[in-house]
Amino acid sequence: MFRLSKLSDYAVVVLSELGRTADGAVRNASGLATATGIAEPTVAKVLKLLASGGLVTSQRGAYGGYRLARPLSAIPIADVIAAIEGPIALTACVDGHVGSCEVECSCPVRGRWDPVNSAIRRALSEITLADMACPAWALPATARLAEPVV
Amino acid sequence: MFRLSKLSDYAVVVLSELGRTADGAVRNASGLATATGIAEPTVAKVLKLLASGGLVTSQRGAYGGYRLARPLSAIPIADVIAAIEGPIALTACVDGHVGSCEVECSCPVRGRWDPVNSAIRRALSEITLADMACPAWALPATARLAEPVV
DNA sequence: CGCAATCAGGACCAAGGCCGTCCTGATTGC
DNA sequence: GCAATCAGGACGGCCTTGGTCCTGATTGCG
Repeated sequence: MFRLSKLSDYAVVVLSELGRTADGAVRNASGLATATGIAEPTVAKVLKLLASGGLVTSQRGAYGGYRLARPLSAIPIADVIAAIEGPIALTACVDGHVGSCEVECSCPVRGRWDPVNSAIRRALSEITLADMACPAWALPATARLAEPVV
Repeated sequence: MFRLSKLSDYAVVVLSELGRTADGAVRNASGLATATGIAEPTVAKVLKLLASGGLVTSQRGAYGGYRLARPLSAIPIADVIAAIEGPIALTACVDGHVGSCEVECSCPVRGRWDPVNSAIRRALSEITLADMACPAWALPATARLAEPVV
């Protein structure tokens, strides 16, 4: 099924919400949680991962919070996935664990996933968060919460 | 980590091995298992999935077996993944389960993963199993088993 | 200077999916 | 009729993931 982590999905939501913030202002975790409808501890976890990945910058202390390190149009989706899930690679054979593959000797595809990996990386690098934006986000968050877009 | 299923990895190995078979001949599951070094029940499972996906054709009964439905150069890696893991889609929101996302109403990215999904599908459709082939496979399987290519 | 708010980092547990195996039945050649 | 082989599904163990919580560090305010 090629499933993407749920955390990455949340990360896109949170980053998009952060993109709706005025320049220079910061948003704290609980505010972002209520704005997005995601549980607060989860939002906090996502924000920490994004901060350590350099996608957002944090301001500690009272009245602290987070802000985007770059505009949404400068954040390829590949960076988000890499920040949440680690390096983008399709198979377990390439993650540096030599010897972790028990059929290593006879595995004829050893290292042959590289072109596939790079193709995926390239595809994910060409799409930015701005490309995933939606015009409806110009509305205040409360309006979106009140009227489901089903 | 964007992890691909191990079964898909095995599928590529098995299909590549099948590609080394003379035209018209069939290979049974146990022979493919010894040639690839993968456990036989697992190979059988992979072959069944590939057969139902139309990538290999099966011959039942005594002296039966499997053969490729198309040459390796006509099998994009996307087909292999689709046969093993189902439709290629990154997020859980797009698999037709409306209502499965508990924050559906306020999820601003709803359906916005589509461009990402199609980009990945396109990337995976442009790489065939022949592109993942390795010259060393021209050697007999026993030679590869005897001399690890580490 | 003390306090409250906020982020940083990790530990922890439950749930679900995946992997590998096995069993039974259907089909085919000898 | 028998043996070989594929078809399809059931099942249990292991690992990853998701979500929560706790403790400590940092910063602004009164």
